[in-house]
Amino acid sequence: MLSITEENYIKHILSHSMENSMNSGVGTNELALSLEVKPSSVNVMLKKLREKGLIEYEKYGKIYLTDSGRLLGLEIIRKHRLWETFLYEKLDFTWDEVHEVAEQLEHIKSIKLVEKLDKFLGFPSIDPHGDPIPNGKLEMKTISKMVLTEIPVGGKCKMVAVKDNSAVFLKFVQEIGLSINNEVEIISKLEFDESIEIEVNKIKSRVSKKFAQNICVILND
Amino acid sequence: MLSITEENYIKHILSHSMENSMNSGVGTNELALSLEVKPSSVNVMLKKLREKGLIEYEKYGKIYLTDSGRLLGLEIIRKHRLWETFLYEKLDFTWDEVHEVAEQLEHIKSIKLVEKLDKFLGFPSIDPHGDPIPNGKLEMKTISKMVLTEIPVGGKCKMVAVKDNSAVFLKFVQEIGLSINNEVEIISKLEFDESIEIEVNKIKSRVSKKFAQNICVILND
DNA sequence: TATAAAAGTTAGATTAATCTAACAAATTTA
DNA sequence: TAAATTTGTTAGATTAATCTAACTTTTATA
Repeated sequence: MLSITEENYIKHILSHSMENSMNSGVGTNELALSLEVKPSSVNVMLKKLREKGLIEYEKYGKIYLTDSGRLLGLEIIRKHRLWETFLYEKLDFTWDEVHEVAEQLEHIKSIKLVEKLDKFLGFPSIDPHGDPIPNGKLEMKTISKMVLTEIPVGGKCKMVAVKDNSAVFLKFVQEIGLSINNEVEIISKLEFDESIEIEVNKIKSRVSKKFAQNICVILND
Repeated sequence: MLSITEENYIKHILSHSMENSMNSGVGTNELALSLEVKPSSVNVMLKKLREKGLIEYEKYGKIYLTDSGRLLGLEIIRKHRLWETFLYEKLDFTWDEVHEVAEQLEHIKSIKLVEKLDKFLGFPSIDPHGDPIPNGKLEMKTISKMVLTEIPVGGKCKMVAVKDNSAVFLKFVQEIGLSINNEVEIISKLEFDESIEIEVNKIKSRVSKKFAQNICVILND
């Protein structure tokens, strides 16, 4: 059984490996920075995690998760994202509030709890930030989360999350008929102000660059 | 901000004070026993909690919570019982599974979370064990939880929980029309085998002593 | 390629929470 | 009330996770 601290180290090592697509390993300083501890503390912990068979590295070399380390990390990410979904969908937390609480909830130890929570939420595959949720077998879609500005003209995508929770923003989202899981097509882009014309439910609207940057989408398959 | 360990000490001190109705304080050994640590460890922690103004005691004397200590304890009990209710009602955990998980969930730090969870559950006042849940102002009904065998003939009560989760037990509970929040009246008791005749929704049934001991009720006001 | 900068490591100290072992005070009981 | 038992305390050690400070290795650059 891992301590909360150990789980956080594993989670951060996994996060780094998921960011660098050609997994080149993570370094001590880099880890220390994201964990907000000193490199010397990381060093001590790395020895323990290697001892437990969760990571691999050579002295002065990059750090990699072993298979069992990666599975443990995925389990933590699964819990984190399921709890975020719960907070957002069931308890009406806003997009920006869920992370902090999920950071705590992800460490609750109960296999039954995770499975029952997953079922209660209807086996969601994307969290409120638009990130994929590993399923019960720890398989995870490799969707690329994007914002609306990144979709080319003619592209079709699905809205998965918002990045802003201000009333004025959400009111306009509603006004143009946008909501989670809606199909969005990019009709045209205006070079002058980088505004974008989109179509949602057969209705065309023009939105600003700033607005579009706050809409998270995934490209249609 | 209290550590999880400190919270557990406060919770146990409060539990002891709620058991002894004329609050006579709790002792070091007694606390050590319920916390499953050695008395010397308790001693060290007591000094810290006194320093923080959460408890009062004299050397070799009994331990009492201060007002702020009691409020913190009630907040923890509130969280514990709300989470138990969530697990039981929303995630279909059984009566006997909820406690262990709630022991972890009760330490999640987020005021917003507790209030939103409370609302989501419909502001429940009794948990799945039949114990009262402190409300948002940390006021708690002093209901006396009983089992069905403790109600005298002619008495009316309300079912609040079950103590057994076996399929055979629950099937019979259902068969005689019993469910949470049902009114139950004690019609008669048979001295011979201590069986009890009850009436639920105008329907009379006879139940065994063993059965009745597994039905938690509260007396009607 | 020599040197400076960055990255990684080690040793030793600190803090929170625990333990064991020895001791002291309070309470029970003979 | 004196002895035995229970209860509570203290001192010193241990473990996990952190820190600072000094040091070494690797990498970048002049």
